[in-house]
Amino acid sequence: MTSAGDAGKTTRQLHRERTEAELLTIARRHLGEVGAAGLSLRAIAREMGLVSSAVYRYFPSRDALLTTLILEAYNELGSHVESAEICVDRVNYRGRFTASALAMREWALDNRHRYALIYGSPVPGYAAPTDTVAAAARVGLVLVGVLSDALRAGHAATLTPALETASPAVAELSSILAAGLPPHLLALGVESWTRLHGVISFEVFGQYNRMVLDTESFYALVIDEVLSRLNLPR
Amino acid sequence: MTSAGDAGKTTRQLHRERTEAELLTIARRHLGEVGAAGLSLRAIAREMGLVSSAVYRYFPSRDALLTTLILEAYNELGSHVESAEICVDRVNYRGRFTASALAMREWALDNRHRYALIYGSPVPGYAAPTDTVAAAARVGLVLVGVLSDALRAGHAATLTPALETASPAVAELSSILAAGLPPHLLALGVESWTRLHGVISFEVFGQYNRMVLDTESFYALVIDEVLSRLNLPR
DNA sequence: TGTACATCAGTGAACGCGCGTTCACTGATGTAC
DNA sequence: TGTACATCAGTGAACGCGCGTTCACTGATGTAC
Repeated sequence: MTSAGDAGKTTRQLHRERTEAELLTIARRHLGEVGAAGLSLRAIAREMGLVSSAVYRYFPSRDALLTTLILEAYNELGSHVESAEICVDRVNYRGRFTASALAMREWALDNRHRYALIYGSPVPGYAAPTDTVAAAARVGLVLVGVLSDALRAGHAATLTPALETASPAVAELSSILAAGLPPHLLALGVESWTRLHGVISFEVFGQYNRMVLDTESFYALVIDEVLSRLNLPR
Repeated sequence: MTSAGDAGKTTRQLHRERTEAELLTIARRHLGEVGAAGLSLRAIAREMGLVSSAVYRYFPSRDALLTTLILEAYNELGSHVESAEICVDRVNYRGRFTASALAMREWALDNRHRYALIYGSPVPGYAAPTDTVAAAARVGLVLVGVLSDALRAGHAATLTPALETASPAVAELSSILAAGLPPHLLALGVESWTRLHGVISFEVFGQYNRMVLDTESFYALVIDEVLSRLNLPR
C-alpha cells in the first residue's frame, strides 16, 4: 500500500489520500453508469460505506467533484494521446498523426461517459471553471505539434484561397497553442481535430447506428482523408 | 384560433389539440432552459396551471414526452435544411450544399438545447425508440442528394485508393438513403456531413471558446474545404 | 517519554426540496335513441 | 328536440423516492511542551 511518495506523511494524510482516491474511483464508475447529470454524492457515499455528509470533508460541493472529474478526464485523454504519439519515430509524421487519432478514438470508446462529460452537452446547472482550458487543449496540441514539426521539415499542406483569407478566425489560438505555426496551418489543424472529433462523437453517441456498419474502418478512412489533405509525407 | 383543419371536429377535440400544443410549447422552452435531463413534467404542468397528473392525459410518461420532443427536433431540423436547399437552383450543386450546411448551423445555434438533445450525450435513463431513424436521416439525405444529383450530371469526387477499399463500411446505408449512389461516394457524403456536425457541435458545446474566435467564418472555411474535396462544379 | 491541547475524519439527524406516477373522484362534453 | 348514458379532461391527495447541504457531535490522530 505504501509507495515512494509516502515518505514523511502522517497516517492521517495517507488515509485521506487513499479515501479521496477511492471516492474518485467510485465517482468515475458511477459516471460511467448513470452519466454526469445522474451523478449523486449520496450514492457514492453509500457505496463507500460512508454517511453522505462525510463526502464534504473531501469535496465542498457536487460541482467541485464534477470539476475534478472533468479535469481528470481531459488530462487522461491528453496523456493517452500524448503517450501514443511519442512512441512513433519523430520523422514519421503520418504515423504520429495516425497514432494520435487512433488513441483519441480508443480512449473515447473505453470511456464513453467521460467523453460525453467533456465533449457532450453541458451538464445542466454546472458551470465549468476556466482552468480546464489548458487540460482541454492537450489533444489539440499534439495534433498541431505534428503539423508544426512537418512544416519545419519542409512539408506544408496546400493552401486554398479561402484558407488564406479566412485564417484570422483562429488567430487567438496561436498564442496559446503553437507559436510559430502560420494561422492557415493552425486553422487546418483545428479543422482536422474537429473532423476526428465529429466521427468519434457520432459513433459514441450512437448516430451511426444503422448507418455506418464498420465504424472502425470508417474512422481509418477519415484519417486517410485528413492525412491526404494535410499533405504529410509518406 | 380556428384553422382550416378544424372542420368537423368537436369542441373536445379542438381543446385537446390546443392543450397538447401548449404543453409541447412549454416543454420545448423548458428544454431550452434546463436541458433534457432537467425536464420535469411537474414544472410543465405548474406553468400551464394544471395539476401534475393531468399531463398523463396527454403523455403516458416523461419518456413519451421526450420522444415526441426528439422526433420534433429531428423533423424541424430536417425541414429547415430541406427548405433552405430547395430554394437553390438545381444545377448549382455548390450552392445547394452550402445552403444546406448553413441551415444546419443556423438551426443548431437557434436551438442549442434541442441540438444537444438529438446530437449530444444520450439522456440518462432514456432509451430512444427506433422510429426516430427516418427523422434523423433527413439532414443526411439532403446532403447526399446533392452529391447524387451532381454525379448524375457527370461530376464525381476524386477517389483515393483507401476510399475504394474501405467503402463497404457504410454499405447498409445505401439501401436506406440513396439507392444508386456508389458506396464510396456515400462514404464521402457521410464524412462530409460528419465534418459539418463536428464543427457545429464544438461550437454549440463551447469547445471553441478561446480557440476559434470567429466561428462563423471558420464554418465558412470548413464548407469551402468540404466543397473542394467533393469536387462539386462551380 | 508523557501529558495537554488542537486538529479533523466521520456520524447521525434534520431541513427543505422536487420528482414521476397512481387512483378514485367530479363535472363538462359527446352520442345514441 | 329531449333524455339517458358514455366518454374523458382535469382534480387533489397520496405514495415512495432521492437529492444536496448544514450542523452540533464524538473520538481517533497529531503536535507542542
